[in-house]
Amino acid sequence: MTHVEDSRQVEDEVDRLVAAWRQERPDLDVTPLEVLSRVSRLGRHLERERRAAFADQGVESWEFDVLTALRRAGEPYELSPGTLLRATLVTSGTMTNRIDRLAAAGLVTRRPDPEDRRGVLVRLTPAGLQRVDAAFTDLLRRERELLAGLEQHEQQALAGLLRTLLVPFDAADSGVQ
Amino acid sequence: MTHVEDSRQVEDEVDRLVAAWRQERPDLDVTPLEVLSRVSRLGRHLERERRAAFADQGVESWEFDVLTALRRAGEPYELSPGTLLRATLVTSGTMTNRIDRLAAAGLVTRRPDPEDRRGVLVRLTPAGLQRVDAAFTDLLRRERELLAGLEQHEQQALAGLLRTLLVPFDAADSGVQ
DNA sequence: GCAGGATATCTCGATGTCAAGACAGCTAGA
DNA sequence: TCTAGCTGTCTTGACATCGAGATATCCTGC
Repeated sequence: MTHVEDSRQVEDEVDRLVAAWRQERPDLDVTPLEVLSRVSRLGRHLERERRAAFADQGVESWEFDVLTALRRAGEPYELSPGTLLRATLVTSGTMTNRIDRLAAAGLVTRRPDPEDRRGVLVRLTPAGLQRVDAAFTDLLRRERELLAGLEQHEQQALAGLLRTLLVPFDAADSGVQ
Repeated sequence: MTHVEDSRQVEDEVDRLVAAWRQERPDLDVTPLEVLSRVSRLGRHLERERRAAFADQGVESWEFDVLTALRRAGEPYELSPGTLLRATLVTSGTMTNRIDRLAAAGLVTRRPDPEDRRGVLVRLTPAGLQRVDAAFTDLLRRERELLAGLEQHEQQALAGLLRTLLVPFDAADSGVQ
């Protein structure tokens, strides 16, 4: 079974960081760090983990981001670069570069949008589809392990709280890159 | 089905993403994404926010990371590169580069460690101290706004849940870069 | 129909980061 | 003492990303 010891008795790096700030700057209220430093640090750990795991499989983490966005769009697995960059939170220059390399690798194709002559449509190839399905299954397996320390209801609570923080960003995201 | 509650909970990008996966791959359990995709995306949003806010002030987000680590170490504001890279989750090459530029800007100094001739000690200069204190105060103000949507007790709950996920990473972090 | 602003994508230069390896100094065991 | 392995820092080369700007196209209001 999962050992249900009180997690408050185990310190993480952020507890030490916050304690150090309270020592050094007792005049400041550093409680925001309790949440946001943890989010940032966990994000970096996850990114590092993903990078290493994908590397074992010969997949780059940036290419996975693009391929999954296309994959979950459903048949015919086709999206515009603009949609892709909003889905992956990168700039337009980055997305152009990514699509170039994915196309060179034969994982996507690029064609002009018949309905908007400024536009382009990026489509997953069969090879791209195959690669992303394999990698995604593997990612889910690894991520499930990372969450093993939380009960089901805790995961739901966590997801809900994070959603509250995320909504303002995603709402404002009509803005362009 | 899944979520019973919420008469009018607002959707975020991850809700849409998860719904799309359930449509496309009903055979997979994608619930891990509810937590981990939100962490990743929020991490990226925070990083972007920080970068923009610091830029207004003439501070780079990477230099802030290093300076705060030194600042909260307390007098004499001195740490080794190894300690700094573990605090900031970057590689040793990156840290060498960062220290070079901070030293060139007069914000830190570098001197040989008298107790270990392989080692180096990096110390905040008065200019560095001044800069980090101003930027940190400002960061806290902005972060408090980001958390305004959560009650105090919700923030505490969120911090606790995140700590549980973070502890394994921070514990394993005896490993080197 | 037209002007002006918005949108979609791409180009290009600068730069921060990573990964792997070099090298000196430390340390423990024979 | 010597050696073999470990640690701490730096070097180097490749590369993904950003940011600003260029270009072409769309769209809205007059």
